[in-house]
Amino acid sequence: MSEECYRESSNISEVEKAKSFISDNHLEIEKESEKLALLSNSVRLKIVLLLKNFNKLCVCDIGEILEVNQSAISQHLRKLKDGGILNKSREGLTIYYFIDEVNNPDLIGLLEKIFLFKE
Amino acid sequence: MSEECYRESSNISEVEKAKSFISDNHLEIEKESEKLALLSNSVRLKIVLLLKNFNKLCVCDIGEILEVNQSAISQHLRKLKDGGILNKSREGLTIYYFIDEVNNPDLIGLLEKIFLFKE
DNA sequence: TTATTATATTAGAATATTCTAATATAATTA
DNA sequence: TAATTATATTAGAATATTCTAATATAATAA
Repeated sequence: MSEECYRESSNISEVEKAKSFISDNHLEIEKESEKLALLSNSVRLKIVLLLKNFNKLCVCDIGEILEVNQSAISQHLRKLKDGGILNKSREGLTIYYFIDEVNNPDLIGLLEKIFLFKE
Repeated sequence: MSEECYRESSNISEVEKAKSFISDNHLEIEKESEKLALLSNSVRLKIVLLLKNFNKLCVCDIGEILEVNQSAISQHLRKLKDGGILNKSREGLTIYYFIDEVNNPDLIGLLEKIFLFKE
């Protein structure tokens, strides 16, 4: 599996340091890549940005805003909730989703770092 | 395709504002979701983090550090380069990849916002 | 209870991603 | 020139993602 560089210019101690860096941080990197994967789908990213701007929205409104059907929206919301990004609350028949800011203290700042919107 | 909420609680003017927000920013959101997708693969995320910490690395060293074979590494590097995140330079047989900071002025800051590493 | 409305779940088709294995290219050295 | 080394490309298998269509659940109202 692993490769080796035979050329003399390969800086062995740097490579060793890099290996340590990766093994020390492997778990955190895996975890963050999963969060990024949640945001890398444009429908899900739009949902999160909507909830950042509009606080909370119901499934039906989100579907209407994004012109995505109910089942697809529901499945995306489930992924975001399972991934710890969103939470939900019920009011009668209506389910509102919102950003779980307690679980994601840096998410809003991150989104503001990524996007410089016309608002 | 689009859904409609018939319940009276649906805040119509808010939904209209949200639609405007999405249509105004649709292109930027799509573009950013593609960049996030590049970072959402853990091998690619590790490559970018390595290059953030070690400035530039050759294909072979990256493969050895991450224990991923040469073809797979090469394909990931290509995606990162095609996506504008990395650039490369040749020195003899060796190709060095590095973060294209000119094209990505906020990337380093973004990564520092995402990760709080043991370094 | 039955009907209605909002949301969730499921199966499976369509599509996209990632890896492996083989081969190609390109620079260097003998 | 031929051999070597580093990297790139390609095809296709394995896997993952996303959507659609159908159905299920759950709260409410008639």
